[in-house]
Amino acid sequence: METVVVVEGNDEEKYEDSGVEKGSTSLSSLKEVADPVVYKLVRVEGDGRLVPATDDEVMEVEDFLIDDKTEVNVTTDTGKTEECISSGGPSCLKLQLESSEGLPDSENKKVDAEQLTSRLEEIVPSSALILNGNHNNEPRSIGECSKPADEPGESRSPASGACASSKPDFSKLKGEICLDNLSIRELHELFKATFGRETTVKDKLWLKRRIAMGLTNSCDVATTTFTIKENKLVKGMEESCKNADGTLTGPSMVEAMDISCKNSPTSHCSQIEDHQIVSGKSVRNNRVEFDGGSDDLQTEQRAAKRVRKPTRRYIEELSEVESRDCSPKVSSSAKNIGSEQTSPKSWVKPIRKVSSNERPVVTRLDSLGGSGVQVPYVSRVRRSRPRKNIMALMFHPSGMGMGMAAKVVKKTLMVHGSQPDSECLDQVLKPRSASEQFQPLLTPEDEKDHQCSVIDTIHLGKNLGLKQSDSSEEASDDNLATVPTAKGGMRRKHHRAWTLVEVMKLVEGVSKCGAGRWSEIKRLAFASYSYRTSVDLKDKWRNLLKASLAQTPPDDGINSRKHASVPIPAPILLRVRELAEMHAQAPPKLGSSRLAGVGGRSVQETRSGYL
DNA sequence: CTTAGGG
DNA sequence: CCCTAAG
Repeated sequence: METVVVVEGNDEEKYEDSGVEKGSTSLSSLKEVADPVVYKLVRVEGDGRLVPATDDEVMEVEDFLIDDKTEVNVTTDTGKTEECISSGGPSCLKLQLESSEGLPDSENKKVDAEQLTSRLEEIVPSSALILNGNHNNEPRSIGECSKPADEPGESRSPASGACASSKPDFSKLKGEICLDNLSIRELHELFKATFGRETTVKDKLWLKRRIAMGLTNSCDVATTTFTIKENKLVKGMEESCKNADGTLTGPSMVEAMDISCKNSPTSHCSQIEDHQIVSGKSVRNNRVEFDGGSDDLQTEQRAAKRVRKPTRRYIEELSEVESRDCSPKVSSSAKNIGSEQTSPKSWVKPIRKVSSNERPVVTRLDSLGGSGVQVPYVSRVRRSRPRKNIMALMFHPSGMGMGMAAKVVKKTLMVHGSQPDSECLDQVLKPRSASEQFQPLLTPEDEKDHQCSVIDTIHLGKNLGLKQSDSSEEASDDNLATVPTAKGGMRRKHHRAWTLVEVMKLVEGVSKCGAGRWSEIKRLAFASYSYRTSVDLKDKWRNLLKASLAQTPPDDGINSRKHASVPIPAPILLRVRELAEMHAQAPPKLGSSRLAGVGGRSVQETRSGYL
C-alpha cells in the first residue's frame, strides 16, 4: 500500500486544523522525522519504509499544504499556520544544524549536504521533497525571541551583521549537537543551557523539540540558513540565490530568501523574508488574530516591515512548557480569563478570545526562560506593534523560546537607557537579544562587551552545546534566578545580589546625599553599576533599614553576626541605622526628641562597641 | 524623570 | 525586584 503522507515530527501538531491528512504513518516508525520547520513528503511503503514522494505527489501536497495553511490561518486563528507547519522532529533538527553550520564553514556544509543527500538517496534520490513550511514565520514571531533580529529588514544593517555573526554560532551548536543521540540527561543540560532553567520533563521528543525550537527561535538567521541547506540537499541548489529576489514561491521562496541572506548578510535578506512571509500566509493570520480591529495594525505591519507577532503556536508551546515543567503560574488579572488555565489548551482559548474581542488585559507570567515576566497577552499578539515602538517589541520577545531573555532584555534596555555611554543602542539591541538569551547575566564588566558584540553571541553559540552552556547557566543563575514561590509558581528575579561593596557604597551615598536622593546617589556612587537603578538603591536601602532596625533592639552583637544568611556586616547595619535616625530626625520636623545629638550617638556607640 | 510606596 | 502613583 502506498500512502502519501506528510511526516510530521511532532506529537502534538494538529493536522486537523490544517486540513492535511495525516495518513497512517506512525511517527515512531519514521526514521526521518520532519522538524518543526520542515515537512517531508514521503510515501510509506507497505513495509513501513519511507519513500520520497513522486514529483506529482509532492506538487499536489505542496499545493495542498499551502492552500490549507492559508485557509487554516484564516479559519482557525492566526497562530495556526506555524503550528501546522512546524513540528519537532529529530531529523529536522539535524538538518537545521547541519545547514546552519554551513555558514561559517562552507566546506562542512557541503559535506553535510552530501551526507544528507546520500542518505536520502538510499532510498530514493531526487524525488524526496522537503517542503519548507512557513516556519520562517515562527522564529520571527515578535514576542518570541529576537526582535532585534527581526528588525533588520527595516533599516538597520547592524542587524544583518548580527545575523551573520549569530548564524555561525547557532549553526555550530546545532551542527555539533545531534539531539537524537543525546541522553535525557544531556538533553536536560542542553535545555537548561538553552532556556536557562531546568526541566523535569523526561520526554525526549519533547525536549528535543523544545530545544530545537529554542535554538531556532533564538536566531532567525539560523533558521533561514538551514532552510537553504535543505534545499540544497534536496535540490542541490546553490544558485537559487539568483532567483531569490522575488519570484519564487513556496519552498523555493524560502530558499531564495535564505540564500540571499547568506550571500549578503544584510538587512536585505530579512526584508525579503518578511515580505514573502507576509504575502504568503502570515498576513492573513496576523490580521485576523491581532486585530481586534485596527487597520493600522495591518498597515503598519506591512509597511513597517514585518511584524512578527507571537504565534499562537508559540503561545501554546509556552503554555505547554509551563504547565509541564514548572508549576503553571499564571497571573491573570483580567476579567474572565484568569482562572482556567490548567491545561495548555485551555490557555489558548482564552487568549484567542481576548485577542479577537476585547482588549486583552490579561497578563500571564512567562516562566519559560525562567524569568517570570508578565507578558500581556495582547502584547504577545503583538499589540504593541502599532505603536511602532521598537522597544516595546523588544520587551515581548522574551516570551518566546527563551523566556529568560525577556527579562534580560528588559534589563538590558533599562541599562542602556540609564547608561550614558550606551554606545550603539540599536546595534546592540539586535545582537543583544540573541546573546542574552544565552547569557542573560551581564556583569558590569561584561556590559561593555555585550553592548555591541555579536561576538558574545557567537561565542556562546559555539559553546552552547557543550559545557559552555554551563557558563551561561551560571551566569543566568546569578542574575536570573527562578524562585519557587510558596504557591508553586515560579517567580523570576533577575536579581543581582548586592555585594558588600555595593551596600557600602549605598550607605556612603546615603550619608552624603541623604536618603531619598537616590538618583543622586546612583550617579555618584553607582555610576559604574549600570544595573542598579535608583529604585534599586531605594529598595535596598529600605531593606537595609529594616534589617538594621530589626537586629538593633535587644541583642545586637549576636544577631548581627548571626544572621548568617545575611552577609551584611553589623557595622554597616549600624551605620544604616545611624543614618536612618539622622535623617529621620533632622529633616522632618523635630530635632528635639531625644536624639538629636546625644541619644542617637550613644546608641550608636553602644552598638559599635559590640561589633 | 525621579520619588515613594505597595506588592 | 517589579509596578504604579504622584510630584
